[in-house]
Amino acid sequence: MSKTKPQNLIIGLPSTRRSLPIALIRSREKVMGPIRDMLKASGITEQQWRVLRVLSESGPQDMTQISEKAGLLLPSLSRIIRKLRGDGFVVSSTNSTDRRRQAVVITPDGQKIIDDNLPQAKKIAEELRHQFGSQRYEQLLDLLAVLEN
Amino acid sequence: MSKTKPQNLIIGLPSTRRSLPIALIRSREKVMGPIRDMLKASGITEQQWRVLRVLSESGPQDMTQISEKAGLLLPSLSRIIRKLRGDGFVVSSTNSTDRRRQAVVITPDGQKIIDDNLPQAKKIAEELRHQFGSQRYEQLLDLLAVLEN
DNA sequence: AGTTTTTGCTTATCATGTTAAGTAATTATA
DNA sequence: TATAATTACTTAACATGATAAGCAAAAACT
Repeated sequence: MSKTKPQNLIIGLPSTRRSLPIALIRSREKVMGPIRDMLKASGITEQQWRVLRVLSESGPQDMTQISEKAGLLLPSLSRIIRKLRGDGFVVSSTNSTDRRRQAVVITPDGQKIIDDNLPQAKKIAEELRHQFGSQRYEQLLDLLAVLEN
Repeated sequence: MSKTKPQNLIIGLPSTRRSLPIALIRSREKVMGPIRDMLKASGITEQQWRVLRVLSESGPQDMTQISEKAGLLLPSLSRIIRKLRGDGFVVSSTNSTDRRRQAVVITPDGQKIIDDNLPQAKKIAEELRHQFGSQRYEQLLDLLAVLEN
């Protein structure tokens, strides 16, 4: 009698309106929209932006490390790095002790993209955080962190 | 003095470890993994599964309605429906009063895929819910719902 | 009625997601 | 030390994501 919302447990699967996968997709769309708009001017995609940010933030990395931090699968990353290398935003050099590995480094041109967009990215992130509520924002991140394990 | 976790507010953008877009991607991956494994046997993708579920759940729909409920953009849906139609899992018929619209209907073959997989899908969903915690599960869905607006 | 605008889609193009297979370099094992 | 795993990727193939353009039908407007 203390039920405050429908549960959908007896009926079966949650309706698409209450589906976690779809909710995650929609949320991602909502969050990334403004960032994609911002990046359009620089001619890079959301994923390329994430890669550049990882490299700018954490310094030279090999492919596996980047893929983990940026949330990209290696085949996708492989293509993205090829593109970024072609555009002169990163350079790679094979590791001397393990020639399977390559250290990817951001170039000044790549860093310029970060520098040009970071202020606005900051503003967008803060805007979202404010609009959504700081408290809930942290709560959501915590819940998602739990889900990942 | 009551801070229990780092805030990242002064420094700037959240590190990739505390990034909402990446957290959403990772979570989706975690949630969809088992479902994708299940569907592999039927030879359909996660998105095709969502489309069939919408049609099975809510009956005949036109493209726009399906795209909203399944969280798919119209260009993607257009391809998916073409594929599902080719495989005999759905049929379309142009609306008589508005010939721009087409009503998409699930066929018995399509319904069979739903029937064959629904029990296991149910089990997977309940498993996740149990593992994650019913309370947190609902809380997460609520937060995501807020974020979507 | 004739024209413009809007709507409901489809097509095109490029980038990424996803799985499987391939490859060269390293490591472990017999 | 020769060989069998393992690792760190890359390539291939197909499906979807995302933006822009196209197109016919319907609605709005003059």
